[in-house]
Amino acid sequence: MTAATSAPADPHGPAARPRRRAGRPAAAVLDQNGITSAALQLIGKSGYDGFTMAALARTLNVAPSALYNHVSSKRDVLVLVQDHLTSFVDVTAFEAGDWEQAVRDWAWSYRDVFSKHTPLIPVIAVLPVADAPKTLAMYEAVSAGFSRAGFPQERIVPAIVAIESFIFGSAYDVTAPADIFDSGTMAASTPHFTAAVQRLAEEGHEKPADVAFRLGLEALLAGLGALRAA
Amino acid sequence: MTAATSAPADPHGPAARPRRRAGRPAAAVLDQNGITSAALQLIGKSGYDGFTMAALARTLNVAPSALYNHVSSKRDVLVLVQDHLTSFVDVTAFEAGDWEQAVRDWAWSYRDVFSKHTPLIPVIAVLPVADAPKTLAMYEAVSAGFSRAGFPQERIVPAIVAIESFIFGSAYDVTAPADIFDSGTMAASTPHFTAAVQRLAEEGHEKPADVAFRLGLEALLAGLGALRAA
DNA sequence: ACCACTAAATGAATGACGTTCATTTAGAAT
DNA sequence: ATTCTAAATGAACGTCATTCATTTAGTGGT
Repeated sequence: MTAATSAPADPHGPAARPRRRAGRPAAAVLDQNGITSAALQLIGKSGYDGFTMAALARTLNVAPSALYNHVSSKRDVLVLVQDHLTSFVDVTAFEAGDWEQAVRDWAWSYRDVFSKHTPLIPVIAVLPVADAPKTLAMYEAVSAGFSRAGFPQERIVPAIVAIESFIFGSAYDVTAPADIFDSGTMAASTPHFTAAVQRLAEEGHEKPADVAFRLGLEALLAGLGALRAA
Repeated sequence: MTAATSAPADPHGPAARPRRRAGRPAAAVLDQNGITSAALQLIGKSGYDGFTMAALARTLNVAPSALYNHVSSKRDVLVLVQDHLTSFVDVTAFEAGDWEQAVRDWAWSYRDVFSKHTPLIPVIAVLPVADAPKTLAMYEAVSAGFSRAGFPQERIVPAIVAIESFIFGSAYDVTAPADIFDSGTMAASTPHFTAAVQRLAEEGHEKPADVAFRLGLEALLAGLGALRAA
């Protein structure tokens, strides 16, 4: 309110805001944890389209500009969300024995988590691990499992990156429309492809994205597993 | 030829086919081909950040609103660009003999094309093939190669999807910063991962993204190749 | 108790950007 | 000559992320 310069009052704010009042250096209304979980909740409710800085601020009962005291950009919030989500990825099987099964469990849960958050993939894929501590912790658990399974040191990171790349691509695939391979009017000019699509549709009762993911993952497991020391 | 995405106008009935309608002005300053190549040029010069509808219109000496007579949204333009780029992907090796080498050539060129256009990946990954004729043509060539190589029909599409998912993820990887795996201050708490990263850096002279891509692709080739009929 | 310091919140302003719309323009068809 | 219509125009609009001057209220030092 421009004219309020001389009006010290406004004792209750616009609409009896909860007792949370403004600014002090110590205990804050806002912090990165609060922002992260509010963001996650908002995304769950409104999707990534409804996820705006203004909407996020509203769920926190705060002005949009207040967010910028705790994050430097919207991308920053996405990074926080991404790192938080990574803690839902299951790496427990790497502590136990079987490498193949551990990778399977990890890969499926990783894909399942991020198939609901594909807008984060461009962020994750190029994010320095130092900016995402939980993600780094995941890499540590996975690396340890690969090491224990007899992988040569210099192949561990490339193998993980390869599997991860497959996972990211596959996460998109989960969100594809069911009729994505419908050739429509051009079916006649693409006989091999059209036949293959048709055949798949006849055979499969499982979701196509799952069939492709299983096929690729098992192929990767077989191919990469051969690198392990006997 | 490239009757791409959505028809611009079609103010009459649903099935109003390419039927001749009454008078139309001849001086078509703009069309989808022109828009596509201008877009590609603009993206090459200014990147995807500089790629705005206003900038695109400017390179075409046209008002931004004029674009909407030929495309229905910015996403539409991206679809046109994506389909055009797909024609740069090399599928020629599928006509010749060796399946493994054909997939190798295809996959590397596919990755190389789209690693410079990662903002298109979320678009490609969920785009119905009917909206992208050149992409459909690529699938036909690849499917034919898989079929000729002895793949069982119902595995062809899942295998292609799996490889493609790997390619999309790997395309992002190409654009990752060189220090993406630098654990920074947390190196001490992630010994296995840090050691693996270090070891890779010592060994490798090739670009890390290329090492990972080759490793994953060869694993996929080995694993998927086993599906072929003997 | 006072005071200076400063983190945190506010609300208004800014500048992009995608997109819409009423209107105009100019070939083509009758 | 008149009519029809796709295509172009320029001025909006609404939505965002982000910035900035200003205000507020704990904290630590004296």
